[in-house]
Amino acid sequence: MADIKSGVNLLFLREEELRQGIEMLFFAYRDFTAEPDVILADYGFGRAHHRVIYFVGRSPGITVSDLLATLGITKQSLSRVLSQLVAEGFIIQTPGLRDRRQRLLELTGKGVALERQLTEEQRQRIARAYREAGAEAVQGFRKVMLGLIDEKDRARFPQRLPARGLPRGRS
Amino acid sequence: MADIKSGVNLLFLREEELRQGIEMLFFAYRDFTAEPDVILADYGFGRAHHRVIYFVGRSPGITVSDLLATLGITKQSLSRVLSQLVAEGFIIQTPGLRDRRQRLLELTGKGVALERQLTEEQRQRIARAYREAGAEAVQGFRKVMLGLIDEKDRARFPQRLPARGLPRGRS
DNA sequence: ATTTTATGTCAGCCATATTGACTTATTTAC
DNA sequence: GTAAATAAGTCAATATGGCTGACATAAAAT
Repeated sequence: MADIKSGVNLLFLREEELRQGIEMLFFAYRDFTAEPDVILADYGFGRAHHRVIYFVGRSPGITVSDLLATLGITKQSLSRVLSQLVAEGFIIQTPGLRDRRQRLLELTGKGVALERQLTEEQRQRIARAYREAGAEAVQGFRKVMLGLIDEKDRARFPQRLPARGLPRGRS
Repeated sequence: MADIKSGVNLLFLREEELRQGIEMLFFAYRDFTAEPDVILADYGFGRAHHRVIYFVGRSPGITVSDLLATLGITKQSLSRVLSQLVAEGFIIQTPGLRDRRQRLLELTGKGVALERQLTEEQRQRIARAYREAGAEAVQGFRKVMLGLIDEKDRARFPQRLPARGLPRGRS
């Protein structure tokens, strides 16, 4: 029992714990994003399309700039995906009222339906994990996850109710 | 106060909570993987190289099959990356003793050094998040993350000490 | 009137993944 | 001992989703 509390052993436990953390993130993200791929393939879409649909659905009326900031990609990368989604009637663009340079993005009915379909499995996966882990564990999960996220992005996760009406960002 | 406990409101809270879960996973993974990219670029490597180096470092002597299963990619995809890492002296292959068809993978000294450098920031990020959240939150985090991971991969995360010597998998 | 901003587009490049077909050693099974 | 299965590798073609750089247009801000 002496060595169990030894420094070396503590270091080993810590190293193992941290590595498991790294790997849990890898596998959770991998398994989590794998599910919608089948559905996306039916539409000739990829994960990039899902992300766009997701975040437009999340913040209806979001500007292109804000969407770019959220996704963390260049406008050229977004362009290909977004044009497709607009062309195929999943997203509509309407000029901003205050600033007519903006093209505010919204899901169409078709877009909402696809978003639902794509995200449903993921929602269920999270719901199941939350349910099985219990409320207290979920609080711990949130706490650690927020610590992992860059400080600049933490404002996206209000403790309780988010402000309604205006989506996040400058818009 | 009446509507706070109403069914609609509960559903909204639940929907919001689940969506935040989805998004936390997205941002955490994004921010988490962004850091090593700078270092990788110096070597002309990408994230795929990091993953290979990481898991070979994690399970020295791992077989190509096991590595493929862990990464969840095809051998053709692995091939390019792995050949590069072998050619540039970050990984060595040695024939398996029991089964000489196998090419067991190990990091060289150079490989270990790079793995350290690449993973160090990630380790620190996790360590900080764990430290700030506290032991109880970490337990909750683990619980939820394991629930998110496909059942088949959960065996990779033993509650306490992993078996020493032989790495996981059939090997 | 000039500059800045929001958005879009063209062109080319790179990394990483895929499928399919085929090869070479080696081990396992009959 | 021969046949079948397995571990690993390779060649070729393709798709996806990023990137940079350069340039265009309209609207807002100075």
